Amino acid sequence: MSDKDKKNQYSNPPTMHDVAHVAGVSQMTVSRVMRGTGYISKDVLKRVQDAAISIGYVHNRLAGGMSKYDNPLIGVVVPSLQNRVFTEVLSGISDTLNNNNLQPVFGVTEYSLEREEEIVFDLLSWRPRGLILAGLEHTDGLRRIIEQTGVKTAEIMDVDGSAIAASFGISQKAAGEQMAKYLLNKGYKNFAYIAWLDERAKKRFDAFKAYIENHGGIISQTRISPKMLSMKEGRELTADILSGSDKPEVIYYANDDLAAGGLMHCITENIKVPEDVALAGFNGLNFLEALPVQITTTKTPRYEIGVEAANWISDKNSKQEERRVHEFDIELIKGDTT
Amino acid sequence: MSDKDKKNQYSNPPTMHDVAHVAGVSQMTVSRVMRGTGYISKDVLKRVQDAAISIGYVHNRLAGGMSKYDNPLIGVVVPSLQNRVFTEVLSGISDTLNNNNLQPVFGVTEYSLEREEEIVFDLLSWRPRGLILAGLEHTDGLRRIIEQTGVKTAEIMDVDGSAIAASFGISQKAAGEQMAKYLLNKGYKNFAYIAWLDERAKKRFDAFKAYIENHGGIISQTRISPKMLSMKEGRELTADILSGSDKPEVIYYANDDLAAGGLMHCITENIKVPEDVALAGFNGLNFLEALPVQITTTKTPRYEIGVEAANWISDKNSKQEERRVHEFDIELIKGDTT
DNA sequence: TTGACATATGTTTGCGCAAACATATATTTT
DNA sequence: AAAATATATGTTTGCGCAAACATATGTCAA
Repeated sequence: MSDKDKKNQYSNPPTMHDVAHVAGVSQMTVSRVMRGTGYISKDVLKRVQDAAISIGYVHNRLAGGMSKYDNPLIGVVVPSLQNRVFTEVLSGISDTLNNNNLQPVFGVTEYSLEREEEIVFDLLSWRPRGLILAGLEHTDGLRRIIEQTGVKTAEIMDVDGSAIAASFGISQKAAGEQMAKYLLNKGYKNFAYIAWLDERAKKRFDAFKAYIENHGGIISQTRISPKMLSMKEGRELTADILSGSDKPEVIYYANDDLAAGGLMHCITENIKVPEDVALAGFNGLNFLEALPVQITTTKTPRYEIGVEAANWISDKNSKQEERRVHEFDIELIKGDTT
Repeated sequence: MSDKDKKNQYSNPPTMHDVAHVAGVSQMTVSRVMRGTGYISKDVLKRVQDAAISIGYVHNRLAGGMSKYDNPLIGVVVPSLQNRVFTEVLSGISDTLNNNNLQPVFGVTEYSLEREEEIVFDLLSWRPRGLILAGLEHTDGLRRIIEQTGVKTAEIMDVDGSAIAASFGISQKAAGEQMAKYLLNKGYKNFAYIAWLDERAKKRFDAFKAYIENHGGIISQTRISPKMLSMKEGRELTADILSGSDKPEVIYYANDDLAAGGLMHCITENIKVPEDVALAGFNGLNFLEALPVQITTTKTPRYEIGVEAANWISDKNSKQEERRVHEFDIELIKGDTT
């Protein structure tokens, strides 16, 4: 009897029942083998595995997971896949969930809180065991859904604010103040700021600005865009700022891409850094190491944040109600550009 | 009666039945409202929606999707989230699937074909409507599973080889030859090559090398690493190559990050590009625009590849059996570095 | 005014699995 | 040798939904 004939005796697609029939055991025993739970003898284990392969059976989690709200899915919602910060966190999440036999289901919001609510609602229809969201800002509707369903939720990137349950991130406020303090200590007084403002950059800048202005400095120029900016715009906006008459002593950028763009402008135009203008970024991305000069920046543990959040979600003992705040350390990298 | 009391009358979590009871309709009508199918009067529509919100009902796709192999999940498997090439493709996929009301479920292989097989097997347990894989190289086991389950599969990035069903990508072979031809025409004869070799870079380099050597050029040095390399290593390996006595006229890099690292070395060391050494990359990533000089490279339509693959998967009329090859155009960007 | 068709809703049914429980045999302890 | 425990398997049951089909009522044309 050919393989094809053999297959046709059974349901299409084949079910555990079919596997059980071939292996000469009960459907429940097949279920145990598929999930690796309970007691199974070596002999039966092999027979079931062989039977499954021979008829091309693939485990169907939709069926069993039905109604139980504890299947191995984790909803992960991030603002963007174009921003390396999020893809690094995602890497940490993906690696960790894999180690815990959980499966991420992704959504991308493009930085819209309304979109986030829609996506989460949609993801919840898969009855995920947990949810990982970016930031602490969400719509009221989203908060309500999470409360109503009781789905275990981790918020990442940011700890300045009120979390739904557990939060994993850095204090954006502290990061902004730390950089302000460092730059003031270096003797700089006249600052410019270039950014594209997501929620976290906003918190960082507010703290930065407040500290600067409370300690005798001024922010004489800003270039703030509502839409996402990258290295290219960092270069252009730096050129713009430096072409004016009131030249700042330092430019603080909302991220390293912008700062690197600024550095490229200075290299191209033979502007001395930090003598003519100093530069500071944020994130501490790896590619900075490859640049001709080391940019001053704040290093954030992005991969680790993803790992810890995913571990918390995976841990059956961690409770939604504990509302733990996991604040990660940041490190100010004193580079050559300040 | 408080909201809480009202909720407690019903199942926990609430079901369509509960919603139906509150709205005074049948469970099937609620199902129609949730999925937006069939005929529903304005009045009933509103009553059902209100009822759902009032008792905190969230649609459960696990239940209905059971056994039907046509639920709105798409499995997406990529080698890495650290490589911008894949995150850009992913962006295209994510955006497009969203537009088609499909939900991506992700897996990351870390460039291991065995891991890919495991991940796909795992993803299939969610009975996805389709699968998007990177590359044309897969284990025999994976090919067999795909054939057995008949799951609609798109392969992306690469079209040089034998696809399972539909493939979406560029000809790596053509890209390698095109660059070889261009550089030979510029008069260069002595080449170096720096790479970390994934399947696609390998095909590209084989074609590049064959063309060079068949047309009077030589590849005098190579630096090929089995593990992933970034800008930093691009800089270091370039320094290494240029520190030797047999200096190549051009360095061809497997990607733009490596090439940009090479450029950074040249800028730092005041090496004239392209007079002392010419550089060429691959991908045409956006950040190249921000560099002090434009690097010669091959521009690939990454986002579009993601969009088209996702559209094909979403299209109910597209058939697995057609085995269409969707080859995308590449463009050689003649920069300042050659 | 009849029939054809669009619109709107309800009833029955079974999908494939895993929890809960039952049972049976082997192994160890007392 | 009896009791306790570990190991190994089977039986029954129901999860929540959507397909298939049935049944109304409204609307329009002939």
